[in-house]
Amino acid sequence: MVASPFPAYVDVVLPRRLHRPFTYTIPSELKGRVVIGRSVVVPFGSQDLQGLVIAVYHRLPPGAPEKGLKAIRSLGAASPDHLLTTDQIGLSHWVAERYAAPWGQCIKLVLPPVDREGRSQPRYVPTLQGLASPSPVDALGETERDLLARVRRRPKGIMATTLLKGDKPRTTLALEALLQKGLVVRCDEPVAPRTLSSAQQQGRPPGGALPIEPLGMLDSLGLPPPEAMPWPALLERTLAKETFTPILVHGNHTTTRWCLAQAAQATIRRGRRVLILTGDVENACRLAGSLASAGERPMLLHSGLSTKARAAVWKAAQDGSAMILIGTRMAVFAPLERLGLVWVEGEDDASLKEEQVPRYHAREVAHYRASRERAVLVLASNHPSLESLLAVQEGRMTACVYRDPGQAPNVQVIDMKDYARESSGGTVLSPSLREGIREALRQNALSILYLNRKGFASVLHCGDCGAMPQCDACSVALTFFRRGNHVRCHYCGRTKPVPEHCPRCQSLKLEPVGSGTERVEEAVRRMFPQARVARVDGETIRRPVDARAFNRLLAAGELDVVIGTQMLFRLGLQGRAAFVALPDADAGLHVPDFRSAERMYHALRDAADLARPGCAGGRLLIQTRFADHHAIMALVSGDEDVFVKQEQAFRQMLQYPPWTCLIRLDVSGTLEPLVAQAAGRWATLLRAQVAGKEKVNRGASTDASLVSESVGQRLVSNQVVVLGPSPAPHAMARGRYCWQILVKSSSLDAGKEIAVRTREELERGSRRGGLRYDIDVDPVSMA
DNA sequence: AGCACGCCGACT
DNA sequence: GTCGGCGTGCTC
Repeated sequence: MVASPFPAYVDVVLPRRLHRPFTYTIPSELKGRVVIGRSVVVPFGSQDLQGLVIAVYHRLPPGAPEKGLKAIRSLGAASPDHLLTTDQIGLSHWVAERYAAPWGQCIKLVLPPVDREGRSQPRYVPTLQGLASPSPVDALGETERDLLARVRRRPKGIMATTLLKGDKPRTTLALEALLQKGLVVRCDEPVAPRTLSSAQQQGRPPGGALPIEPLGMLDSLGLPPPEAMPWPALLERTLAKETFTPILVHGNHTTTRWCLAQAAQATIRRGRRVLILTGDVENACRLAGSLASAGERPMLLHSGLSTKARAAVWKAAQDGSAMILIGTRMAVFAPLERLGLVWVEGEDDASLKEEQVPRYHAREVAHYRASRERAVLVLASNHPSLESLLAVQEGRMTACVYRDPGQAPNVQVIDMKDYARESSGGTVLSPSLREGIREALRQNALSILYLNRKGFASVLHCGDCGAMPQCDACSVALTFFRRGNHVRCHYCGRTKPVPEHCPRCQSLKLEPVGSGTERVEEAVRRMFPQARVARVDGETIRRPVDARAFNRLLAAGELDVVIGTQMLFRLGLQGRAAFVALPDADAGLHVPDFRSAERMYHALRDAADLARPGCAGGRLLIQTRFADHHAIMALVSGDEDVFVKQEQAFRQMLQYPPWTCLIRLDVSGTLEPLVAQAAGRWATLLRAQVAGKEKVNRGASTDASLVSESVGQRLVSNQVVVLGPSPAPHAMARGRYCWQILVKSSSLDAGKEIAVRTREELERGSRRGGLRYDIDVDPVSMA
């Protein structure tokens, strides 16, 4: 027998939650056209799916069934002419391995953005009229009533195929009648994605491409910041080496932006391309603007763009017409070739971590990509993560510290233990804080009050029994919005009118607890009726348009006091305020997350950056009940090491990252006892595996103390510690109960391997109650 | 993941 | 009896 010149079998990875590829035969009409990287349509169960060829064989590959192999149906329709490169396949595989995610889900990351394969079957949803409980006057037929009842039970709608099962002619007729009577309406839109961000995205302009606006003269790109003088020389030396070089650039926004422009231009001069990643869209746009005003033509890629716009950018990256690509975490997978520089701006930003299933961290992916492509990797931040600082200490990365102590404002700490909380529970504005605003007003200068809270969480509680109204679905406290007189669930986004009485004792004394921007705004307005006050948070700045409107107002000098949240840092207000205050610097310090202190320090630094330099009269005032906290001490002394040393000591002592690898295991489902039980079972399995491993180690090692469980619990090589299970901090999300387990291990692979193996075992078991087992490698938020 | 098959309760 | 819900197994 003469061997065919063409392979006969392929392994295909499918976009499903499956952990292994499937084998198909190549039909004769496709022989020679099916190669690695080709997207193909294959029959899978009862449907046809588009998958990716990751291996080709002349003979039946081992492990594949000998009988019943199906043939490839056709070449992939999305891009029949284009192949994924082996680099892209390798990248997706690396993500799958690194983050214990199904490979099929990771393929999507490197595929050009395509419209979700026409999933939008028409659905039928009840109208308001249809929802009104007593049926309208005109009598409905039996079938009609029936259909309506079914549709009403499903607010998200029922698909036609489901709805019209059975007696098709009769139900179709009834459905027509309901449509005519306006009780049911056909909906062709795809079901809204159930993510938190979907609410924000709706507000974005259609086609969302933001015009890149050069920033003009107010941007000091031309003038090198004196502290960054060594940068150009170091850059040239590094780029000349043409090898992977990781560098940490530690400096404020202005400085890193200048360094970035230098680096981007130098890279392009060498004929190589630049990939820039950042945590949020606003910052991406701002960086694009600043590069545009430096004469470059950067392209933007982020989730705010339409699929079409994203595909266009993807194509531009592919065909080489884009030299600079700036984007949010998804951009790290863009098919830029001849990459010379990968720049991660704000490398400590938590939003670089994807919280959906391929739970990758764009900084880590960037590191992998840069190393594969012999590019320079720059991690830039005004307050680098402990992970990066440790990498520097261990010599895995070069640090460029470009900080100018002269930029810091004068810092004043107010110890709030000296002030009683107001009876209403509102935040105290200390006399010094009031005086700060007053003084700024006198100078006709800007004041900023930063509230270290997401949303500006203001929560209702009962004055009599202390109970809090919670979200029925998510069992988290509802956030109170005075302006709209409504409450909203932080997790699922559902909004309700303010409840009138306490859910537990029916008391009418529901009142806000803690402080929020709106309360502070109220207090400031009351105290300074003549001041022009603006509020900046996720509610007031929903779209880029709002940000621009705000900036115009500010530029025109129309604002005296700005009160806001995290959003403040996205608006480019750095160095603008004469007076910056944190009325409640401690908020967020007590969230159950080992990184809360680090986040507090970052927030303090960012807040300090909003103020003008001390020499220009800039002031920062911190109200706190923890005046001796290392984050605050570090800021006051201007010595970052005060914070870093102590925080490192804590992490080391408690064996947290970056001294140990952390993996969070989530168990969720609709039946609480089953979830708890499953979590317990997982923990037991894990512990059994760990014990087995230790036994092996003990046998192999002559040093018995290697596995001693002494109080200090130092993790020695290959040791794994299992914590939990416990109900997740949010207990319930989206109608599902959640429990979690933490796995700490000295080496990532040790913990991950055990987690993956045990999960496989559990997934073979019952799925009753919708049980799901999730692995989050390097979780970035524990709440 | 998504789909089909198969087993149970509720309505006609 | 059937309809339709959910639990379970399987997909080359």
